[in-house]
Amino acid sequence: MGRAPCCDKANVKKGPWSPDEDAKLKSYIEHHGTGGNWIALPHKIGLKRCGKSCRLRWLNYLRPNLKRGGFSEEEDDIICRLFVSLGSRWSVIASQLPGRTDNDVKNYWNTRLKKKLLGKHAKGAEAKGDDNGGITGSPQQPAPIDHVRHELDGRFYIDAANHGSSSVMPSTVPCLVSSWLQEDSGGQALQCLNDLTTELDEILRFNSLMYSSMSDATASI
DNA sequence: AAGCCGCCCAACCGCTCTTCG
DNA sequence: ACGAAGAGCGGTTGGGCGGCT
Repeated sequence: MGRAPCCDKANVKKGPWSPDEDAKLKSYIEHHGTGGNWIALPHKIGLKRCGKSCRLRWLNYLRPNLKRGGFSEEEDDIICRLFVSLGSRWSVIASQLPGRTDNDVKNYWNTRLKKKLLGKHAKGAEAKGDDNGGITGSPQQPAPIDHVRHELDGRFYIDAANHGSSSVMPSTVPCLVSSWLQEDSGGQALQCLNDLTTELDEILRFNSLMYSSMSDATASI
């Protein structure tokens, strides 16, 4: 049984916020604060919105001192560097950019920065005669690695379930791989693992190239 | 002029983490 | 120690808009 929903979905309005709703929310929070309880907030104001929706609207749009408009080169650089070291920890990355929200940063990364960097990497790879360009496979040839990963995921999942755990500790992975290899009669598992190793190498190589691309870009500013 | 397509971004969804009784 | 409720977060979706054919 899943947890109870945070609000009565049947009686909650969804979709874009009206100027009237914005005004009510903004005015209330400016005068009374959030009260530390977003769930109760919409009822106090008389808004037919989910508390989570109010929180998001305030944080991403109504909050004072928010920066609108394009990101600067300096912000690009900060996002890239933090993404390389932290991964998709958007809230942490956004905290280093005054006036920007995690949603802003996430959207900006997904829609522009990622393409910008991948384009730079693809160009670099092309210049070096690397026709692969991406992380794995090619458009014409779907990566066979998918079914391999599925196989591995399935086995890890089953093992986790058997041990009553929701995840597999890294230390158990070698044991699982070892037992799988023992069951492997046709050499398929071995081939799959070789493929996975190759893919991991490619990912590491890609990360390294991406970081050097960003360093070049930073140096040229 | 109209239809199509891709991009952008606001908002939602579902999950994990934290707090509190 | 445990479970419920709220807060926070990251991934994903869908509608609006502009450019292209």
